[in-house]
Amino acid sequence: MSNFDLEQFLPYLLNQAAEASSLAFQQVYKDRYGMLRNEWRVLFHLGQFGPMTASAISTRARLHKTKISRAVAKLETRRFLQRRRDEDDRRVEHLHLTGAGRAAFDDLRAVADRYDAQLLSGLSASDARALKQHLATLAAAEPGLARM
Amino acid sequence: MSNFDLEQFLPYLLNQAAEASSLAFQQVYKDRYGMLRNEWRVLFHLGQFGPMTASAISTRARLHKTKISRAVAKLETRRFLQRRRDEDDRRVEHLHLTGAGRAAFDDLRAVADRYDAQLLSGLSASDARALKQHLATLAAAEPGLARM
DNA sequence: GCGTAATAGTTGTTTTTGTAACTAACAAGG
DNA sequence: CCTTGTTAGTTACAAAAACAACTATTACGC
Repeated sequence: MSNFDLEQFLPYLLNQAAEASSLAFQQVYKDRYGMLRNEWRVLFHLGQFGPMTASAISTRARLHKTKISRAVAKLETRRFLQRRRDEDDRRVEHLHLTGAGRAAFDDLRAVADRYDAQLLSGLSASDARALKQHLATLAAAEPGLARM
Repeated sequence: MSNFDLEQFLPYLLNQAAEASSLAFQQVYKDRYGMLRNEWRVLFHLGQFGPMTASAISTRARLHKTKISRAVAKLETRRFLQRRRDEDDRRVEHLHLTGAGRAAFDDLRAVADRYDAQLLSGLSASDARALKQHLATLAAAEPGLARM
């Protein structure tokens, strides 16, 4: 007999925590800017790392290129970003935020910053650091589960 | 100027960790039993908590009832569970695993158990406990973000 | 009882996602 | 140059999720 507990199973716990903690923030970017999850993510990548290509975002965010493509298209029609074709390699487009995009990013980043603090308010600074460190490790790991 | 970092934003980190850690396990229940996420969740609830109603699963798993309904329908056609109409309240149906359902659960539970151990192999027992405790707290919290 | 509301669960319709196939541009070997 | 392969990004179609409307049954107020 195993003492396995679904609600202590890490992937399950992570999903529950991720969903619960995403809800309130989602409300904000959806209500204020009509954005979806992938759009917000692209916006934040451009806001934080400056102009980059769709591929670069794809790699960094671990998002499939079709998701990026659609998110970029929507952000473009809403005038949050613009594309600039690379002159040397004409397959590539560099994406950069417009004024409106930057404004939305600044607004949402401030919300995210406060929200993050709120979520961690029950933890000591060192506990919070440790938690994020563990999560980053899990996020970075190539899963792979050896023949189970 | 804020020192906000997207990759340190808790909801983002949680999502990245959840997705990465779910991948390998998803491969198993998909490949072996053709199940989707909601189906293994329902299977695990019935396996772990015994017969229960769709509503009870909905509440406990925080899954919308339409997701439960469709997952149950699929698990039923694949003979992993059966329904039993409640005699006192004929709206209610009690769901219970069949032999095949129990077997699938036992198999997947064993995989999950080993996988969980593998995911946590880099942490001390007390760190692992603390991590799960924090995640459970986050998962349980009613988000709510006060006017940001 | 009778009308209204609430609960259990399903079904239909619209969005969003996933997967694969596609175009276009560059790179490398001969 | 020309074939073959690779990379950047889009588009088309199938699968799944979200959301709203629906049926059936029970509970409640009067």
